[in-house]
Amino acid sequence: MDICDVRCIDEEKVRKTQQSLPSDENIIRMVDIFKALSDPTRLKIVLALLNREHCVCDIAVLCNQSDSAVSHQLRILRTMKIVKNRRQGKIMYYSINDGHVVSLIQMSLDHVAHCG
Amino acid sequence: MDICDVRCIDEEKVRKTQQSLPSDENIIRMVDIFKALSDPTRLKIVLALLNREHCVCDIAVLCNQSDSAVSHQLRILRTMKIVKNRRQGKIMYYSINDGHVVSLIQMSLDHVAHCG
DNA sequence: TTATTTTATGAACAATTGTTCATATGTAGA
DNA sequence: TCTACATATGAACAATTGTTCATAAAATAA
Repeated sequence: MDICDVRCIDEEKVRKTQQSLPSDENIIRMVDIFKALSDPTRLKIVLALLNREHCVCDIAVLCNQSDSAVSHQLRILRTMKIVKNRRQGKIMYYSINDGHVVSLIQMSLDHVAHCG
Repeated sequence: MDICDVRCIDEEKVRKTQQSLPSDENIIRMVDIFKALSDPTRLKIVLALLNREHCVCDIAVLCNQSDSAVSHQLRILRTMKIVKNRRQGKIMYYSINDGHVVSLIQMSLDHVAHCG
């Protein structure tokens, strides 16, 4: 991580770009969102919840995964505030908590549709 | 991956959601985009290139990383067709190749700005 | 209370991903 | 040609991430 021995070709351009960059903290936050969506099971869960809420075991059926595996992934999505849950008796229903993520996913669906 | 012993709470809802889901192939494609953006160095590179093209060693300065490390990450972004490159003598200039990714990143910037 | 159902969690293990270092490639100039 | 410079690549290693299994917790009904 030593910058001193690195030569820079165009210092002016680098300086300008540096000023336009988000803070490291915000870059990490953006990375965290992308990380949350960069696992097939988690993305499938979010896609499933785009339409309607589902309970854990129905999500497990949709994802072809064990209840436990799905529960772990739901916890990650919950921690990221991408999904929320409500309990009804023994059953825990999960749904989307974040509108920005919906737009994000729509955008990537477009991308896949046009460029795939 | 055996579905037979999994009970389903609301079969009708599950069936409807299943029909609305993108194909597994397209889910993988979307995941690949998110994966590409889910490393701080790679995201910073893409953010830097949003404004203007840069050569490898200037990107290395911006990211506080070795030329080699940056080159590896650039290869991943190149494989994903997120960035493109042009050679000018000894210097290789990289720039953004994909408009959808720009929108995707703008969306996540909004998210961080509003909900951070 | 006990048994059953649904979901959650911890810990061990497996798989993926990123980093580093040495070396190779391609370009330009002497 | 030889040398220097900018970038790329392979392989070993380190770190992160996901999966599995056993078990725990919460709610309900008997």
